[in-house]
Amino acid sequence: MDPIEVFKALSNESRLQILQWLKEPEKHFVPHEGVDMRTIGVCVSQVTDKLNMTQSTASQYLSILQRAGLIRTERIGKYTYYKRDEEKISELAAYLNQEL
Amino acid sequence: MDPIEVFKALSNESRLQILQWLKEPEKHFVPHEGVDMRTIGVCVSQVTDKLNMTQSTASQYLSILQRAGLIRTERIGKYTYYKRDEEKISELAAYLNQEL
DNA sequence: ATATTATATCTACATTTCTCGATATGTCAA
DNA sequence: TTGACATATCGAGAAATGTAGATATAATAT
Repeated sequence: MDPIEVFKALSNESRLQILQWLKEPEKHFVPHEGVDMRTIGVCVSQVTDKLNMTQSTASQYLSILQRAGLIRTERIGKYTYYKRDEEKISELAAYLNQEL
Repeated sequence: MDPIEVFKALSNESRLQILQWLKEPEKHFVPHEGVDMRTIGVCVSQVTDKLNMTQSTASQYLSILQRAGLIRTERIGKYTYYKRDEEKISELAAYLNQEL
């Protein structure tokens, strides 16, 4: 885990927002293709709709969160689903407690 | 606490470094005027010497950490001492565990 | 009062980040 | 195969950040 990369990813209101939305996805996103948001995740379009930004920006933000290790991706058909990587997020908390 | 401001402050190698040095100041800084680094802190010159950067940059970085609430300042004579604000840092850890 | 030292602030330039529109790529449906 | 849709990537301009030098301010020492 590169803490600098993680902190940079978290240094943006919208990206922090996305991560929080993904904590309880069914509370924040409209259902989609009958997939279980909790286990599969939400797709880029769902995030784009909720952010007030373009598809391009939403896709890039999700990439940044993924490269930082905070979310995981799974492609199903033409959709790409993203969900939180709770293990990595716990590692971050552990880093904060130990190193910081 | 403004988490975005905090994450921004932590998104820089040198500033993260400073915060870690301040965890065990006597291991990382040369003594100064006989002050107890643990209770009083370290002054801008000590940080400047250890960073490989200018006094201007060191002072600015310390300000950023302070505005983010991660360190506290105390002026004694012509020196300004900085030390960690452990309470605020714990708040950050709590934020991570609850909100993030 | 003046010189010296420590720190803060101002200005500036280079680099990075933000955000978009345009376009490419991947996948499915007809 | 073509068309439609979802996503990713590219290129660009505006804004923010990184970092330095110059200078201002504050405190001390002579």
